[in-house]
Amino acid sequence: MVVDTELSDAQVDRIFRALADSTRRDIVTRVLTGEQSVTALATHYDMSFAAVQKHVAVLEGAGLVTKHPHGRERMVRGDVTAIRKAQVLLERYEQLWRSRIERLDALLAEDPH
Amino acid sequence: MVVDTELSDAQVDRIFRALADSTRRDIVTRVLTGEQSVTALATHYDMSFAAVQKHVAVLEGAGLVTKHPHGRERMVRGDVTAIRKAQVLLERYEQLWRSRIERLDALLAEDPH
DNA sequence: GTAATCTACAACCAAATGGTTGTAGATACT
DNA sequence: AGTATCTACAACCATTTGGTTGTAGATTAC
Repeated sequence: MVVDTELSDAQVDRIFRALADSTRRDIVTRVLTGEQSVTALATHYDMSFAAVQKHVAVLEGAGLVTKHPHGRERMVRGDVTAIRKAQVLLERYEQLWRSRIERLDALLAEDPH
Repeated sequence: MVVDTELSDAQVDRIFRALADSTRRDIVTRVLTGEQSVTALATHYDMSFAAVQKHVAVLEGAGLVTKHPHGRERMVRGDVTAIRKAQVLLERYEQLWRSRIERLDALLAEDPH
């Protein structure tokens, strides 16, 4: 499966920033399993409804969730696309690290003292 | 290879937060390829040495880099461990998403209208 | 129609973030 | 010895973040 890796710095910032909060990560886990209204989500946390609303907005801005109107409710649904993009970035870092290790190994192999 | 997945919320917060800044991500890419002194890193960015120093400190707090004294310099080296931990988390989210899709597929299969 | 529920959004506040400058300690150079 | 370089760290400042309360609009329930 091909993943679009053309991401602006600002977009990547938003994705990682959104994931840098345990409440938001918990919301992501919940809505990836099944969509939930904002009020339903809010019952799980020891904070105001408005605070949860803001967390959902941050996740939405990062593309980690989408909102779908259903009557007076707004159903929040997890979207795995942004998560994939973050994964691609991390794999790229891992690859850089591997290439360094390989170069170090090569150096040690060609110049044993 | 086994990766320790026992991460405190605060630790995960720090990892993602550290990655939520393009300057810091750029520092990570540089030091994963080969270690560099803080001053050497600072030459690449349009900000004060102290600012770069702070960014390195954030990365260090997240476990993404380590510092090694070498004379009067502090060599900054990339550490892929924290990156792996972040990957494990993202893979977990992806798995949740897959299970939802499977359940949806099962529902559609058993109840065709 | 009225009341209850869900959401949106503004205004406000404390704390954290990302930058600055300045000062001082270690180490290296001549 | 004296100077230049690299780092650490404090103090300060503007902006963002993560929370609050309060008000108002839309939809549902009775």
